[in-house]
Amino acid sequence: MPRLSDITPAGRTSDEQRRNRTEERMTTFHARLKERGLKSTGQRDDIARVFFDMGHHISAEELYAEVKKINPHVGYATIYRTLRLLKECALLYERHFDEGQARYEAVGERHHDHFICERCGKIIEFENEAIERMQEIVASQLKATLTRHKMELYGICAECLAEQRA
Amino acid sequence: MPRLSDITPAGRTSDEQRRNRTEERMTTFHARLKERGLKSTGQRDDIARVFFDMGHHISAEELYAEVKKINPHVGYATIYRTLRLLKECALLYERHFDEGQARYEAVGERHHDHFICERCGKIIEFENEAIERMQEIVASQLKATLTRHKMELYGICAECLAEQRA
DNA sequence: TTCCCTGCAAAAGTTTTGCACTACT
DNA sequence: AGTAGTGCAAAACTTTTGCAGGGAA
Repeated sequence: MPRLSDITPAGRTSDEQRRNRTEERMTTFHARLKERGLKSTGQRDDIARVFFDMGHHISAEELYAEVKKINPHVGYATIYRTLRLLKECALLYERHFDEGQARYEAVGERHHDHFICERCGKIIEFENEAIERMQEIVASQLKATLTRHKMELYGICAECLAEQRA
Repeated sequence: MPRLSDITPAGRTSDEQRRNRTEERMTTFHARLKERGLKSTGQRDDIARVFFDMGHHISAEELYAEVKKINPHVGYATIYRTLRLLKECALLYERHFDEGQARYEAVGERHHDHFICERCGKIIEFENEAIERMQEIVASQLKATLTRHKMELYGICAECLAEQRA
């Protein structure tokens, strides 16, 4: 039986699973657009599909570069406008780690928090149920409702530590 | 006996205590400058003193406005340069909540985390020992060393909830 | 007297917006 | 056809930097 404090490194999924999930999300995206009387367009689809497929912690700049490969005609403005749209459709989270630029992550991953290596910049995801529960308790003691939370650990990752000792 | 999950709202200190602490910090600041062969100047003192005295979660803009009242001659560049200097002297933390601009906080407060009200923008500080401990455990399971961490809860605060029900 | 520090203005980096044109529905 | 969406360029906003002059040690 896992102990309370056990962490679960967020698991890798197979390529096929990932593609399926991307398509699910695209369907949801189209539905949300329709609900709001907004249009599906080639650019929105390209951007959203690349975003859903690329993985987490993407910056606008990285997304732009990747979308350009598929559709070189797309402008930065459309990237940002589509990111905002996805946020309004509750399909992405915007995160600000300790850097200048925002990073984006698809909603509907299992909840996880982040460890950010200060040496190599790697972002490791982990889950810890006990912390999740504790956060709910804190919110209830503040008599506040909790809509979301964020926990980030900063430090030096195992690999960088090993390298340092070598 | 307090339960593990008990939170401690970060306490208020009296004006006198605050002023004393500001002066302590100014002394430390001067010492750190001297160590590094850097100079104390009127602007640095004005900025640092206002910063230490103002409280937490200050943006560069707010600090600039406040310093201007005392010393209207100070430029934005000096604000930023002094903030960077205070950071290098390990006297301030830079934080990025979910906004565009950075916010700054003096080092040496008791450690606390933040609840941010999504309605009124208020930032409530709290402490929770159990969460702190849990974070150490997570880090050790990742075989990583932890230098700092950040936990933020987002939601609607008690006051806003009350107002909403009224 | 020597450098460090400062203010100003310009630059840099990220994100948003105005506008004329395009293309969904 | 009508309206929302797009690309481009310019603007906005936050933060950094170059440079010439000023001030602490």
